[in-house]
Amino acid sequence: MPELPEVETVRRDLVRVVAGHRIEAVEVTGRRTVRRQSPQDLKERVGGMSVDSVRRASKYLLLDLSSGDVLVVHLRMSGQLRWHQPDDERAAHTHAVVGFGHGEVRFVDPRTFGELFVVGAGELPFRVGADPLDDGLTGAGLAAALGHRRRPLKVALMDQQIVAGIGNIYADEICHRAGVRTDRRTDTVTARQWGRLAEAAGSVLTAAVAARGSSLRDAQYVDLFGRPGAYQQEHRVYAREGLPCPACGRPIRRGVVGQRSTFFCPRCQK
DNA sequence: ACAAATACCTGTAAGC
DNA sequence: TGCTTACAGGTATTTG
Repeated sequence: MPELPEVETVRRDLVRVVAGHRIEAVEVTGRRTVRRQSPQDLKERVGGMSVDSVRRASKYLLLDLSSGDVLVVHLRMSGQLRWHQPDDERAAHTHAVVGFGHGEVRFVDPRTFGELFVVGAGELPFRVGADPLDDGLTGAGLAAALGHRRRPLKVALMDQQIVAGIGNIYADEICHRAGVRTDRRTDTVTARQWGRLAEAAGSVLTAAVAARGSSLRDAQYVDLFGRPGAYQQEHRVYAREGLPCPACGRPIRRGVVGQRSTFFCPRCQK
């Protein structure tokens, strides 16, 4: 579910609420939520530590602890982090709770794809590519990293090892803004198109962060306080099959690219 | 080395 | 009103 704008929104909320605060208690009830180590090990390494800072790497949230360890959270498809008081009723599928003196962060995840784990600083078990917000993308950079392969463009844009943070919604929005077909093989994308893609990635994701992310009708994504985002109102193609393209008025079509639902304008994207 | 398919889960909406 | 099927924001692993 959550892509860069949604994860970044939650990160900013966490900075406001928990940065500088001490973790008083950790509870793990989900059977799959902590799966890279024992829940006991995670609790021992997290309990009693302060949260020095909260960073984002691609779609991972990284809570830097005073011990030097990092508490890593990935929401995957259906995970949420929610701020509550201990006596608030717990939502179904609440799998972990990190308690502070002034409230608690709950990890809620119906599909249980999401996870929590703790690693030492510098031991992050994943590699992430350039961040469109932090690093800025260039057409030349995208062409060099992606242009020699034969994958569909959309699949390449969602490769977290190359470009960090783009998922199914924003890949479609970025391709539409750039005027490029989602199923174009990357070795056929022109330099001009790579330039437009780099620019579109920056502008779409920046605007989506400003709008605090996209919430679809099932409201799976909400921020730390349960509030939906607003960027879905600015979607030009995603989940808009049959509705007019904002640029040309032709109906938006739906297809499948890389086994994922894909929305596009048959006229604007070449 | 690369690309495509599959697996991991539960909830919801659509279709009959 | 059920019942069945398709589909959902992601990524690691397996297969070809």
